Amino acid sequence: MVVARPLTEGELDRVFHALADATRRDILSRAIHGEESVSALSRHYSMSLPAVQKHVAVLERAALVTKKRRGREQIVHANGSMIAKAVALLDQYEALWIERADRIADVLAAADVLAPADEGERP
Amino acid sequence: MVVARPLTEGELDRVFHALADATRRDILSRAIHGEESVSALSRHYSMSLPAVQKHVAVLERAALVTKKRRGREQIVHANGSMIAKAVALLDQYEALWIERADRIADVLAAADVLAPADEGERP
DNA sequence: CCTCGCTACAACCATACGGTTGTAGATTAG
DNA sequence: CTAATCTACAACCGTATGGTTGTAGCGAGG
Repeated sequence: MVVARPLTEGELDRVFHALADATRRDILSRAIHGEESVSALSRHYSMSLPAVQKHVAVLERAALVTKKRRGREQIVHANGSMIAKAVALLDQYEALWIERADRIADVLAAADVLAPADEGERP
Repeated sequence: MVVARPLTEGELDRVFHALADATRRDILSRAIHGEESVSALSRHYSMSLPAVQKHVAVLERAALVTKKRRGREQIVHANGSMIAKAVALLDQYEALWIERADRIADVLAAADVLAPADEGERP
């Protein structure tokens, strides 16, 4: 399995910033399920079309989404690989956390076993 | 295994916004690896201590991190469960994407089977 | 052609963000 | 007690964000 190039800091900034808004997450979700035009998307929300355009642009800058012309419409497509990369990063955080939790558990278990009188730190 | 309560929209906003900054991601990473005080953290970055305090506060509002007093220091701890929940959401997006990709692949495969004329792939 | 619908883009506004400095409250060290 | 350290919080500043309205460019249809 080919390991995807990890995201740069700037790309991560853009991806997480794009995800930090409920409207944009909803747009992403709709883009995943089916393909809608920008104006079709805008009809789902109680805000102006340009506002939705901007949200789509934010998702596009984060490469979570791409636009493709179809006639006079601009269809919004989701980009699964970018989502996968964000997942990969968060998985790393989680893995580190779990590893650390295990390490601490080990230390505590060892301390419990060794646990004689005092608390000596070995050089 | 108990399934954790999914995050509310507001919580997601805060989590992803917190992750949308390289400094905060670094602080989170350090909090996962070991436990450092706020001022200790601030020494890693070329910005003032109050700036780092604010970053920690953002992580804290997102519940990615908690602070616990130890003497006159405020130690920053990572909160693994919150990271896990963010992972869960992104996994959902990814799963939906993969499912949809499979569905499309099925449709295309069916079209291929129905297309009698030429280029037949034998099952 | 002309018109209509979808899109794009600029200008503007209020608010939030990320940083700074400065002041003040706790807590440990001496 | 005094001094030093860590923290908290307020005020301020420049810039970015998220929304609006208005204008203009394309593409399809009559």
